[in-house]
Amino acid sequence: MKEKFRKHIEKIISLTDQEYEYIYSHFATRKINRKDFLVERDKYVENVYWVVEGLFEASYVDQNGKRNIIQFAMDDWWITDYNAFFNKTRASIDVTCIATSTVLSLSLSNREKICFESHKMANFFRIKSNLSNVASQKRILNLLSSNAQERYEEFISKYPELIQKLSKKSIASYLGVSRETLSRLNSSRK
Amino acid sequence: MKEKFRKHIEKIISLTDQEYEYIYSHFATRKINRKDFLVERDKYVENVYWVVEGLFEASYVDQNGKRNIIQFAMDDWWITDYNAFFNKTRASIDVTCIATSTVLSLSLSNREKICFESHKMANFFRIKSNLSNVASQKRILNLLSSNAQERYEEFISKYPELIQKLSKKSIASYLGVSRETLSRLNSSRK
DNA sequence: CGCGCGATTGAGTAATTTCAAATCTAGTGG
DNA sequence: CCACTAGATTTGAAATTACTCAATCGCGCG
Repeated sequence: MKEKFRKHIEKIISLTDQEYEYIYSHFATRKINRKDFLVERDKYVENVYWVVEGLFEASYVDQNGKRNIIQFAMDDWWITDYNAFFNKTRASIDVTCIATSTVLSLSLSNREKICFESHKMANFFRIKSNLSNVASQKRILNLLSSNAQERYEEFISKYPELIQKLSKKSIASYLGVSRETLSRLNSSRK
Repeated sequence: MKEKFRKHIEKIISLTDQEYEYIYSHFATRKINRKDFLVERDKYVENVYWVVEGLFEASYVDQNGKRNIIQFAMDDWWITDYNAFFNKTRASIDVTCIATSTVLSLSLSNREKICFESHKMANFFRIKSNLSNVASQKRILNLLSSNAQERYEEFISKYPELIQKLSKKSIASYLGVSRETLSRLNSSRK
């Protein structure tokens, strides 16, 4: 796990053993069970999490009471309610565990500490944030320009491993279609 | 303009006069006319821009040849093709000037320079990037959970000043509906 | 075995798109 | 200054897409 995380960071910046040891010491390991919350609506968000292994979904309940899935997080992804985390406010979303998972957690103060002490890590997070923006932009574009069928097909080709692990209901919500519609897409595909 | 930009930055961090002078010296002023490109598809993206005054739209032409508007940028907003800018690749989007505009431009090397030299500015950009992520997430949620009518109403209440300045066509594209549908929403609203 | 939940299917309905035509509008050249 | 044109907007009608509600199916678990 320690090595896996190092690889993750070193995809973007490189660190000496000593630097890495120091950085790693600011993270805590946590095991999460299915149906538990990593982030829970209306509660404060102490940490940002890196998923060692497992699966989560971030969802938001809208004004009509409908739960919409904003994002999934699997091995090697970061997740939290960033808005609440950075602003020290209460979460507006839930992050729910879908399959038994292990995460590394980083508190806001530790995050600021290592960013302040290490230009490299500040850079790492900056680049990650930029990548995340680019990914969001792509998702927006996808929602704007593709219909249910196309969105589903793109999802399948982009995240083949998730198809197995997620319920159809979750996938439908992530894609912004009803369960029934998704089901019909499934059968007309082949 | 110089003062306006300072205010923009100081909404997030505070700077001494000296610090600000130094930072400001890394920006260049540019005037843009209607229909000109700030960023053009397939070209390299040298700068990120802060809009002093004016109006732009960022758009992407999808596989079906349909132009989708990803984002608008008005006074006090930043805009560029971030993906291309950070990765020094060619733009995949166009950023088009809608109304005579003035922008401040910052090159990637200058951006890196001031981030490296000033923790405060690195912080500023980091926070901006986070805010941008949060905004994208909200837009995704809005696209997932609201219908055309609701999206349009939210747009009106969020950006009342843009309603005047933009074509209906652009607004429709931004909201992910056809021009005709938007037109009909308009009349049923009263 | 039977319950409960997720997934599928059917039928009818609502929302949105598409295509076509009619208006309206701003900018251009004479 | 006016006529003209290209583009933008609106409107109508039909077609398509996706949703809702209801019923059924399939399957794992107690």
